[in-house]
Amino acid sequence: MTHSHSHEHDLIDLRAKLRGKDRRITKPREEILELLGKEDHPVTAKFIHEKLSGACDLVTVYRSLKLLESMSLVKRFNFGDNTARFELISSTNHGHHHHLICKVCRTVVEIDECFDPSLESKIAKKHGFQKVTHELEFFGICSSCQTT
Amino acid sequence: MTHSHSHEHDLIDLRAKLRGKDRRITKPREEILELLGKEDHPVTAKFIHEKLSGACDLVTVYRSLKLLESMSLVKRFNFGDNTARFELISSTNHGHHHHLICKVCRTVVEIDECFDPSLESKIAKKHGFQKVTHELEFFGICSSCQTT
DNA sequence: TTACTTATTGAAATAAACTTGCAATTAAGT
DNA sequence: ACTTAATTGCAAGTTTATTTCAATAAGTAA
Repeated sequence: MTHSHSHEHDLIDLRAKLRGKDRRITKPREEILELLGKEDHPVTAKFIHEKLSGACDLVTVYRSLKLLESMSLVKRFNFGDNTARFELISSTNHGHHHHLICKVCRTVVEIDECFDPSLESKIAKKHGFQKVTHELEFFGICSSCQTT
Repeated sequence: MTHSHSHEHDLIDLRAKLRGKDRRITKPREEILELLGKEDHPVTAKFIHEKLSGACDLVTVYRSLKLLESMSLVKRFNFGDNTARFELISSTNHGHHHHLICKVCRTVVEIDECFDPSLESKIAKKHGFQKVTHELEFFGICSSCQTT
């Protein structure tokens, strides 16, 4: 499946989810979604704004991302540097996944592996919590940054 | 083991680690460490500053926490709200652990369980990374906040 | 104790990420 | 095309955290 294909699907998804909700399909929202469809890793609002080079205001990027997140079209990640990063939740990507980040050069690797879900349900049950999810990121030193 | 006991140990640890490093044992550093020894969950710099009620400047809290973190006396956590939280790495607590946070009331539960370390080494090997660690936090709805 | 050296602090300024208020704009229904 | 209200842009404001620099105080040596 190509990027343009999945991107098209996401736009359809956007339109479908906006319809009949007193929400509007706007150029910034489409452009941000399109840009995210081309990125392989989570990106910051600032990065999106720069890539869109003035197509819309940075404030609109923040607002759009918040909306897209609330519509489950985009997922927010936190790599511990006080800057939110956003990734598209595409058709091929159910949203839940993790990352391996180089502590030196900040290179990001997408990780599909996860621990056994029984750990989560065990913890939920033990403490009487419902709807338990988790955020998990790995940090290390990539091969290029290892001072041999 | 009581809090005052472990707190005492941490102060000894602080003194030991500072000695002979061109670093000084100061009142703010001791007070922050002492306060952290009494807390059961990670707290923000702002919280520490308020609890210390003007004993030192907020800037000093930030600086001290950074120092204590670099000395492995304190661990920084990120609960996804763009605010760093700090917890003491005490004698009974090797530092690596996780939290279960209520998405509604922000109650925090300390979690000792973790997934099998083989997952981490597997990921490290697969992508050629070294010194791989992870940050893992659980989020859910606590029993008090569940609208039955 | 006193003097000396320099790490540390406080206060103000700065930086960076993000949010809010409001008038102007524009999407979408009629 | 007209109308209505969601959305945008711009400016201003928040929040979290860092930097600069003169004043202070910790550690050391006389």
